[in-house]
Amino acid sequence: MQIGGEEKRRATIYDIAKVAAVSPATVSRVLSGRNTVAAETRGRVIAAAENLGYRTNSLARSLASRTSDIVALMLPDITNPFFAELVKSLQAAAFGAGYTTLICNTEGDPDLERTYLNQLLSLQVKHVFVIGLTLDRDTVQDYVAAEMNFIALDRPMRHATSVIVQSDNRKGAELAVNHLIGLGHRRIAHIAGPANVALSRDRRRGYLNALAAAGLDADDALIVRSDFSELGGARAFAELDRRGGDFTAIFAADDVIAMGALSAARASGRTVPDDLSLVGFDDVLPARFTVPPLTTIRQDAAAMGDRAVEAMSATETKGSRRRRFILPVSLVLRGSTGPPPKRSATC
Amino acid sequence: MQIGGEEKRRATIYDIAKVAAVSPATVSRVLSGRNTVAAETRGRVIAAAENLGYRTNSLARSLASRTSDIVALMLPDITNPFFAELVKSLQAAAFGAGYTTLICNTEGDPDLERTYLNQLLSLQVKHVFVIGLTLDRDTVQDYVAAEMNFIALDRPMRHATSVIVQSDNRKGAELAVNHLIGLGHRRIAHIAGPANVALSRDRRRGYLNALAAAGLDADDALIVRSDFSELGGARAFAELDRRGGDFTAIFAADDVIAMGALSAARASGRTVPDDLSLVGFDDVLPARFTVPPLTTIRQDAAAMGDRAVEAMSATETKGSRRRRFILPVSLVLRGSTGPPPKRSATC
DNA sequence: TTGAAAGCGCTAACAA
DNA sequence: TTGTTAGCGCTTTCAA
Repeated sequence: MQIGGEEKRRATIYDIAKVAAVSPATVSRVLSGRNTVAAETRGRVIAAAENLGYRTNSLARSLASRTSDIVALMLPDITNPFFAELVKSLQAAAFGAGYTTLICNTEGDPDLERTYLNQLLSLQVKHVFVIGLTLDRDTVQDYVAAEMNFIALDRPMRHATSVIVQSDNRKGAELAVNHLIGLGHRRIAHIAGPANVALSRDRRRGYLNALAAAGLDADDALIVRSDFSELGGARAFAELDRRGGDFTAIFAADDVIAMGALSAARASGRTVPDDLSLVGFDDVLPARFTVPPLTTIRQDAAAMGDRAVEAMSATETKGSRRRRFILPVSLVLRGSTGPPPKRSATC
Repeated sequence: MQIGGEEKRRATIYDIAKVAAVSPATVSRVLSGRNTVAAETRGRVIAAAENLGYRTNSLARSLASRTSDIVALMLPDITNPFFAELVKSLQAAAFGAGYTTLICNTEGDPDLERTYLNQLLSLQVKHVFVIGLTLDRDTVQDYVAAEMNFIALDRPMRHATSVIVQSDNRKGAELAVNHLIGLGHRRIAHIAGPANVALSRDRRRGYLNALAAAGLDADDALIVRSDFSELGGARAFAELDRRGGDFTAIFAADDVIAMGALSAARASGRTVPDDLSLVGFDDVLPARFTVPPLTTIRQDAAAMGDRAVEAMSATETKGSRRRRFILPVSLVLRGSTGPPPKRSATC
């Protein structure tokens, strides 16, 4: 196979046109898959293209057609395993739909977000998948006005209307806490996610709902905040411990937090699940390999990617569509949960 | 701030030229930062550009100039935490040098690699950072002939000459194993990485070197292979166990493998580090939060990204340069290693 | 079904 | 220091 190196210059549609004895316009028609070309002509063009080792210049195509087959995914933290899985699934789905996905890691920094968005705009990128933009409403609206199409994943965009694909976070939290309550736990702590992320609120709400439904009182002393990191989880556990430690179970806002809490719990001398039960959220791969493996709420990253790409294609074809896709979640039972220790069990 | 939405059409350099009463060429000169323009003219152009809410069309620029400020990073598995950290550091370094980084997750699939490479070629992307391509030599050479510049990260490209930036893997393995030997271990197992990845060989070599230097015999029964995943690590431990389990320590080819092995070891009833010591490689963030925290060899992902971008810039300015950058590694002591259990210590 | 011709928005000689 | 003139490689009317 030759890729176009030997010759100084890469073959263009003009070269093909010459060889196939047709006009460049016809070559363009064949190559971009329009069906308005005679089968015989099309055959000649395709043969010529192959002989010449032709390869489309996407730049020129996008410039002339004002379209782009690049889409982007902006996310705050590529090292979060759930996002990494989401990247994978989205990239695969987009690829299947003929798009190449540009990944932009923003660190939750609005300046970086703006810079990336500007870059994307100048690349004529139309569709941007977003996991929790921190940019203010007005700025986002400017990009929308410039005809960018945003598709929110996992978390809605603050103050902006866009398609959103997310899991049923409240329900997931309820499943988690109901599971703990079912095991006999009465003092259940919650390590919540950052206040500025909507899903933190949803999961916290689910936690409170489940407690209320079981007739248990919520206790603010049993709720602490953390960012979505192991370190955050470890610190949050320490804080909980400092406040008295009167709890037999923890529902953490995500698996990474849970892993950090698990580590800190162990360091403080507790055994999981004998002294303390722990439930996470996401079901990321590493959560299967903690000691003990983590009981958690499964989010379907693959479905999220698929749904998001479908939503994008839908806006392509027929303008606006369904704005909200809520994906189901499920409880995954593993080793980090069990009945509360006898001595502190309350009935 | 207006981004160009209000007007139907985005402002071009022609619009600016009209407003600033200069030629489009001069506008181009100003906007692309060439210094051959009078200060007064430049001022007028910049003012006009700002008024019009101008934004560069990178597509047109790349098409005309045959350059691109997009670079790509191809890697086999974005969910590997070490790669995720590398993505972060490379992206930051490239961004600092004025480039936007396209991340391509290949799953180690040669077809996907080829597809991505073709896409990149048609985007006029010149520099591609690569973590372990699986494509065959001839195909890679085709891309090189098409003037792609490859920069290998972490692992050399098979059969291809390119700049390579990697850690001192052999040395790292020696540090790890020497540490275990220093603690008194004599039967040290090794979970090696995949055979087709060069750094697996380097780390294995370091393991063997360290044993030999200490006058210890290597034992093939104590070496098993795994891919770089938790599941692989868990299976490898099971295999080691099945073979008799006559070892007091394990040196794993990376942290993810170590985490899997840790999980399996625990499931088999062993306590780390009392019954078994464990050393990983990479020093990824989650390795700090295992129970116990993982003793490991630290690779400097940030330095790797920086060096890689420097190497890229060097080829930009003055053709070929240093071909090999070897980064130092260091031993990070944490809780997963200790002296061998009394009953099986051999002296 | 096909071709001619005019761009898409920018850069890059070459002159002036 | 600045302007003129061709393109870069493709798409897209409009005619034929």
